[in-house]
Amino acid sequence: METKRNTIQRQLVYNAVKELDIHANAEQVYEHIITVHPSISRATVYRNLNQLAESGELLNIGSFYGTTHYDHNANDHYHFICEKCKHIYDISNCFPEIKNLTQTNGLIIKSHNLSFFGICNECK
Amino acid sequence: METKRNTIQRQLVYNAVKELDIHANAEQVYEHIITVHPSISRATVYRNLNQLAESGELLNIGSFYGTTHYDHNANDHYHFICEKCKHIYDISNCFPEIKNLTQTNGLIIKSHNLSFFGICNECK
DNA sequence: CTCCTTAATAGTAATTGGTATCATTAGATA
DNA sequence: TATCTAATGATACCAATTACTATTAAGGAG
Repeated sequence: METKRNTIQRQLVYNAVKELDIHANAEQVYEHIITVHPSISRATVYRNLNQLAESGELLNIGSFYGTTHYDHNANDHYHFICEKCKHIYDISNCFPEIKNLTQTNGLIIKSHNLSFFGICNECK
Repeated sequence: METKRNTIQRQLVYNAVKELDIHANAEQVYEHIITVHPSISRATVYRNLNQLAESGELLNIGSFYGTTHYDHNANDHYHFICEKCKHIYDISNCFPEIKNLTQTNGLIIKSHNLSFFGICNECK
């Protein structure tokens, strides 16, 4: 009784996010993969990004300026988005009081998303 | 030397977000306004939501499940999004170490966005 | 190893949230 | 009240994402 098939396309999507290491969006993943596997479809990229995020293998770090970005790094860290150049930086600061909040007022917290906005060093 | 005009449309958009009090998105704001001012255009709603968020009168609380949501409450608080019913709840917990972080590694932090995801009381 | 079932893919059409354009309207100042 | 021009309404447009469907290929059974 199988349910999930381990297709090469799914592996390619996962590896692309990992190798690019730029909090890639679907289009960037697609462009990266077609250099080695030209027949892949954009729909397949979107589908697998959704599934990999759903299963926890990748992390959906949010939708900024129109597109959704993904991260392969499961370690605790947050993000800073420069409002000028739109570059996404990692922020290693750890906030244990957020991480340890697993429920409040009857709401079961399964994950959270913390993003900072401002101006980066290069742009100021 | 004038710059910003206080149009009734801008007031309607602001008041709609406030009166709806559901972290409304553009379409919800539009649907609310046309009941009282049927001639308003969606473009005007989008334009004013952007401007009101830019000026700080409203708060862009992020893009979830495809659309951007707005909040009229400027007080410190965060949000919880139920992954099942997609309802957005207020979380009143305050995290001063986040709020007080104004720069790190040369990045100038101007704002931040913290959202929690999980299952709400009604859905579990 | 081969066959068979069906999940997943490729290709593409369709949808949708949001923006750009432009002629027209209506705030604000004099 | 007249004038200036920012803002609107209507609509065309665009980019990100999803839906659809015939075809392909994981992977378990024999």
